[in-house]
Amino acid sequence: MPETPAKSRRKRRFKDAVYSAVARVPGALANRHRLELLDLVSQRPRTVQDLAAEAGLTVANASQHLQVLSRCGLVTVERRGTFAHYRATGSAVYRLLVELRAVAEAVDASIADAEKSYFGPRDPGIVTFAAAREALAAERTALLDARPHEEYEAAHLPGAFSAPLEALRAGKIALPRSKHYVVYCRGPYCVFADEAVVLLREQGLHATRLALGPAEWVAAGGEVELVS
Amino acid sequence: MPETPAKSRRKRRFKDAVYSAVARVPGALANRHRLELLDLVSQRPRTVQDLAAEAGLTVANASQHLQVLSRCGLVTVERRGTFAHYRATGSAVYRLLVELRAVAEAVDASIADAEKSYFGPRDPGIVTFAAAREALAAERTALLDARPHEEYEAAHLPGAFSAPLEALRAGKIALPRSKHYVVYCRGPYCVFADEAVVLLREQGLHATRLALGPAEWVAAGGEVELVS
DNA sequence: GGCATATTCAAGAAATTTCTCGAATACGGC
DNA sequence: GCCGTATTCGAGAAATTTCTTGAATATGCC
Repeated sequence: MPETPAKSRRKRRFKDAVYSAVARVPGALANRHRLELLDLVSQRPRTVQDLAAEAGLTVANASQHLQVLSRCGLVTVERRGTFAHYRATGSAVYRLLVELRAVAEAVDASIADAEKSYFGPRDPGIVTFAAAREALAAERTALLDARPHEEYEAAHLPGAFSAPLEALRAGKIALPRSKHYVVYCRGPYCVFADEAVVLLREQGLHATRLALGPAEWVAAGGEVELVS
Repeated sequence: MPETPAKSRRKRRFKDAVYSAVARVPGALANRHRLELLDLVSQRPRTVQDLAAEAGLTVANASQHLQVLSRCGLVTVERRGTFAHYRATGSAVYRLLVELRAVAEAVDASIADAEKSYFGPRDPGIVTFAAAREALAAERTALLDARPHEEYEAAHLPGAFSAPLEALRAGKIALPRSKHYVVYCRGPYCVFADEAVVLLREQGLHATRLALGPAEWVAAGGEVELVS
């Protein structure tokens, strides 16, 4: 390949342009607060002050971080009155986050350690959608969503029933004893399903945790259901 | 959920720890030079000075960038004598890069524009491995690797024959006219396969470009073949 | 219109990242 | 042992990112 200087310069300009543009996306992800905000908006659309309170940021600071995410298309904003509702963009972003977390955990054992010491020893439960499908194929098995009802309404796995941990705790939901239950929540880093399973088992019901949530489902190419 | 202040502090510490740790990975990717180095080492193991020259960096600077990538487990280094051979780590990283590029292109049309204006209008060819498998299932169809032979030796798609563009240009490779050819190179952003296809067609052969490379293959869960 | 509220903007200080340059280290060949 | 080379290290300047603060904008409600 007798590469002329002119051709080589052109190639460098092209590479600089493309790599600079691509690098903006990890640039937006390269901050713990923005990663947390991204996780929060992936649960359901949220306002700036809501997100700021949840993530322990000032409103102005949260707004700035959300704008960074927005500029890279990682979140979208919908304005209603004086409120700005930020939400996650879609499956491509979920896939990116799933891969990102996989790489991070593979590299840095301290992440898994922190999770273990925070959550305590916990039953991994069902960890693939294939296994979940198999479990649900059995007669008399139902899928329960242990997240707060608003999150269920925003998006849930196909065929799931809403059974918020709060409502289960308050005894507001009566489940048939004759069935088996597969319970999921936000994802591998959420404890709602764990606690719901404990609760159901205390009541003598047969329950298993599914350690995946809607984000993983969408990342895997699945469609979520809206409302009920 | 009556969240006590103590529990809430604990939760915040946990989240800070995990998100900080996860953010180190996009932090390592958030730089155009490191993205380029990552692409370069994913072609084949390379030394620091080789990478520095290719990416237009000083040796010291390239070394620093490679160390950043190395600390995050995105590349590994093998020392032979005074040389340090850096190479890509594995499939998880390839998947991350594929998703990263997908998100970046979805967000920023200027990336696709830059590619279009640099490469000129080009035949997309075959863009999925499923389609490639189908094409190759036909009788008398062979898979060709248009990359330099060292890259073929480092890793190639299963069943591929080495047919470096250079060698084809020099007329050093004689291909049976009776066959059909599917030609791939480094991936969607590489022109070797394009040019090889043009060359083969000029010779009256039937050739199609496969716009994916070993990195995409590994990302999709495939195994590459080593040596020949 | 006037007021309360949600969000964004703008400027500056502090922290982090990046690049350069010269020196240090380490290995192989003589 | 000495020299040449590949790589890494370290310090400092320059650029970028981050956070805070106070003000500005915009909307809804009275």
